[in-house]
Amino acid sequence: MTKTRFAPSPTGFLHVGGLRTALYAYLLARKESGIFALRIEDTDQERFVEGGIENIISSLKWAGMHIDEGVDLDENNLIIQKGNCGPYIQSQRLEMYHTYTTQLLEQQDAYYCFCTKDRLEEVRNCQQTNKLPTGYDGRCREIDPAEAQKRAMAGETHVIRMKMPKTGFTAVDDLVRGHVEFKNELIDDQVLLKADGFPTYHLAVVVDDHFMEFTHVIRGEEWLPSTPKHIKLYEMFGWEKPKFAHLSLMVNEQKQKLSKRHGSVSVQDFVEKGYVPEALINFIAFLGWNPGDEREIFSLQELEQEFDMTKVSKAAAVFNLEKLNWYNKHYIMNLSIQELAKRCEPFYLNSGIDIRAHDLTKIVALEQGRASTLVEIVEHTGFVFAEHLEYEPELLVWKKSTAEDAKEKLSLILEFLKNKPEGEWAKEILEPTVIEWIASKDFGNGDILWPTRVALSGLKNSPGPFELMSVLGKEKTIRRILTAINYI
RNA sequence: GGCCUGUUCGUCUAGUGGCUAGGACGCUAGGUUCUCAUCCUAGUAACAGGGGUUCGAUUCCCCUACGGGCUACCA
Repeated sequence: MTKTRFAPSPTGFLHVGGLRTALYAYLLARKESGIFALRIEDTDQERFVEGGIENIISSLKWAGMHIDEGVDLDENNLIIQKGNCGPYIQSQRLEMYHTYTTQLLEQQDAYYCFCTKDRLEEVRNCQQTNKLPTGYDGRCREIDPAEAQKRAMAGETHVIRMKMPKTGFTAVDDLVRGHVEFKNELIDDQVLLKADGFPTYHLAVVVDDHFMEFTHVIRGEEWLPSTPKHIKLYEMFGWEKPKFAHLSLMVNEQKQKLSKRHGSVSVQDFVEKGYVPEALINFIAFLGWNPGDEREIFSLQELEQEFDMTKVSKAAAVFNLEKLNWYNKHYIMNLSIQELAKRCEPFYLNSGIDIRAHDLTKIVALEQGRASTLVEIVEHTGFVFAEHLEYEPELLVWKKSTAEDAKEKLSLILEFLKNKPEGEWAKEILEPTVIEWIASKDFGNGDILWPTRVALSGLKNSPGPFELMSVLGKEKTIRRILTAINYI
């Protein structure tokens, strides 16, 4: 059975690149009715960020991904672990890593290394100045194993390195990149166990992926060069290796790796800017994958049905905000107004607007189809809540019309609206009635509608006057038109 | 420097040994319209370059150029 995992380090908030890696792993599992798991790789003690694990999980949940196994959050947002292959947090699996480095040591597939960081740096500098390939020079590789063990037991600071063969090739058969070969002699004797007793990524992934029974390892392209080391480890242990898929990176407009220096990168950033998960998921899924036909709109459920790892493209994709905005507007447009109101509510509260006395569904409907983000909806509907609007007098005058004319037209519509019963105060009734009235007076629509709309919104661009009347109600509509007249 | 890797409109991409190289976003123009947005119509624009192989290459091979990744007791 297919079993995939997302295995981030909790060194910060979940990055959109990480979200895509997680998404592809998730989709592959779902497509094949398999299991998707979350493992936390916290072997670097120095880079641990408080709250990182919680953020990763809540971001995945926001996106709609369900974690079948591994690390998750309970209803109180506390970290829990579920499944039979745990623990799923690497810092809780140290014994296991020690057991398997010992095995490697016994097999002579690994060795103690007592070189200091200073010496290592010296070696590297020397290699660089001589334009030689960099890497460990193998000095401790030749120490007698019994002797080395004695020194280690005596407390001498050491790491454990894997013993890479000096000849031959190691091939990676990658689901997206195909067959890639590496010359063994150029592969470093990777440190497996650090001086602090923690494993490096390379040892920990292999041990964990094996014992957690993953069938596929889906990760970023940056891991491709170290994959031969992992493959060699599988061979040394005699374990069956999983299938690999290395995803290309996501880059910015300058074709550089997405980074905090150039705008939003964390999922959290996009949540806060008012992007809906449907849009972010659809957009990100299509950065490097498409169904092979001309469909562009896919829900998570549809992606689960159609996703195909072999169709993932090899080239890096530019993260293009314009297209994301288009997706976001599209998905906002297709939400029910009840759902849209629900999603906008926290943004209203966050901006300090008191929504208690208002029907949010009618208000957000004004901007549905206009705004690209939930934040824009809130920003663009602020005028509805205002007690008093300020007007720019010239804005109230339509095109080549005059101030006198605008004043006159506003007075006329004011009188007309005053006579409309409150029970008929709805767009569906107001619109045909007013349009008919305008025609009977031989005015142009704009003569009346432009100043009226500006009087109701105070804005150059806004939803139409009838929608505004309907949302504001008769009393507020009358009051605003009256105020506007006095501004001219 | 070494190793690995990528390259179709500005962007995301489809595509195949023979097509007017398709779609989407963006942009431009027109229509609808009181504004904005929507919607409709049209337009814009690409096979990185050079060699081969071939009757024929965007497609297969080689080289070059330009990107990107890795080269830690970080992941």
